[in-house]
Amino acid sequence: MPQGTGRQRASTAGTDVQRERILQVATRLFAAQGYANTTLAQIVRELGVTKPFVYYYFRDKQEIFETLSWRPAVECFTSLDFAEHDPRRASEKVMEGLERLIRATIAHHPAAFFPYREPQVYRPEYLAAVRKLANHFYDRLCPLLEQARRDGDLDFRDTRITALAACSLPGFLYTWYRPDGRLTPDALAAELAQLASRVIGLQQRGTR
Amino acid sequence: MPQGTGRQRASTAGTDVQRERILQVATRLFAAQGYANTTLAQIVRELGVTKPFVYYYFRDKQEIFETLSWRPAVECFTSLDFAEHDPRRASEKVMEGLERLIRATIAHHPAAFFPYREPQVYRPEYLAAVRKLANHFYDRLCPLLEQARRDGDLDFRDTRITALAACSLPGFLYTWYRPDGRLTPDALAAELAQLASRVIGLQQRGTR
DNA sequence: CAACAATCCTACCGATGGGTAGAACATCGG
DNA sequence: CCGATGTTCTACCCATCGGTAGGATTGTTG
Repeated sequence: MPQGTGRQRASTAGTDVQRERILQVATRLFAAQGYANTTLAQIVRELGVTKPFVYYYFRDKQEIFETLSWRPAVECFTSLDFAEHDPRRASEKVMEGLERLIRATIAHHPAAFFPYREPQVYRPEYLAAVRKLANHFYDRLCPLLEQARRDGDLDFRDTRITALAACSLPGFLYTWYRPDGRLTPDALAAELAQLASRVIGLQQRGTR
Repeated sequence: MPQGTGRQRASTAGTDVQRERILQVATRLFAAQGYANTTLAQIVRELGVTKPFVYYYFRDKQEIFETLSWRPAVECFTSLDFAEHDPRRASEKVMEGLERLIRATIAHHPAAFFPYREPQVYRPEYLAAVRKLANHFYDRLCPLLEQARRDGDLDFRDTRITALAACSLPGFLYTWYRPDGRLTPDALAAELAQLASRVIGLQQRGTR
């Protein structure tokens, strides 16, 4: 499991703080300039330290990028993990999952979609792990969608295309979301969730 | 207007062919590996030529990337250009525009969304030109959406979010579209167009 | 205070890769 | 056949940048 959970160094309290500082600065620079255009010199300059400082906490530049990409990926792709015997309707689970995905994407902006923008940067093993996470997500979403359709709560034609289309709304966020934008994160998430519900053909029952 | 229309060299018939060859190979490599990870050495090796060959037709690596990005961007962002006095309903225009956008995105895959993936690569002037194109598109889409809503053909809340959400479907394509996928380009475009129509709240009138 | 480990620095290296100088070759009009 | 223009090559340069060796500094423990 590529970085993030497993400490590779016996960690005192302070080292984690330093790692986080590095990750935060690096995230901002990578987001603004891309991986290749961001030099270690820039990162250490912003931090007010030197290269060996960074290389004390990370093996290489790639490890920094993989580390800061991992948490958002996990957060996003576990949005459909529910308790073993959750009694709710499939459609409710789908909608909660999508809303969680949307919120996680916004919360982790701009790091949430690094793997989509610059997949070439990662090691193959890392990419494989991300893909496994993504599959974990889609392999839950598709059956839930179909169950909800059988329940008469959703209406759509092609399951896989519908699933991908619904996830496109958060997925495309990185091109236009601005934290200082017109809507608050909460309001934006609510709007997008409502639009996602239309993509999957949520049927209004009772009140409207 | 950044490259593509204006010849900067008196062009015989052959030079354009060579330029196209270079652009085609470069597009494939850039798509697979990203801009920075693709070296000139790779490009010329695949072409069976040498570096000065490429530099005879392009000023530098950046110009190659900008040139091959330009045509898809124009194609996509002019999807809402209609004849001066098109008599159709706004909702019809919106739907045709979205379908054109979807088809253009698929047709120009994978080059269509380079500007979204690696905006840092381009010169500021070029990026400004792309943004102008994008605004040209959104500045047509939003009024059309609102007109169609007044006509009672569409139903949505926030115009701008709805517009962005609808465009997310083609916009996110680059992460999952495969030319050898399950659906034909035509079938895929039809599915996506139908899902986009739900996002903007297209009202079914008459038959269903 | 000695001894050791953890932390962070100065100073440097080496490879990669974009880009070029200048020559060779081809083509074609006259 | 000659010069001029267009096209492509061989051979090379050199800036950038990721990464490192080894030492200084700080803290910590017995």
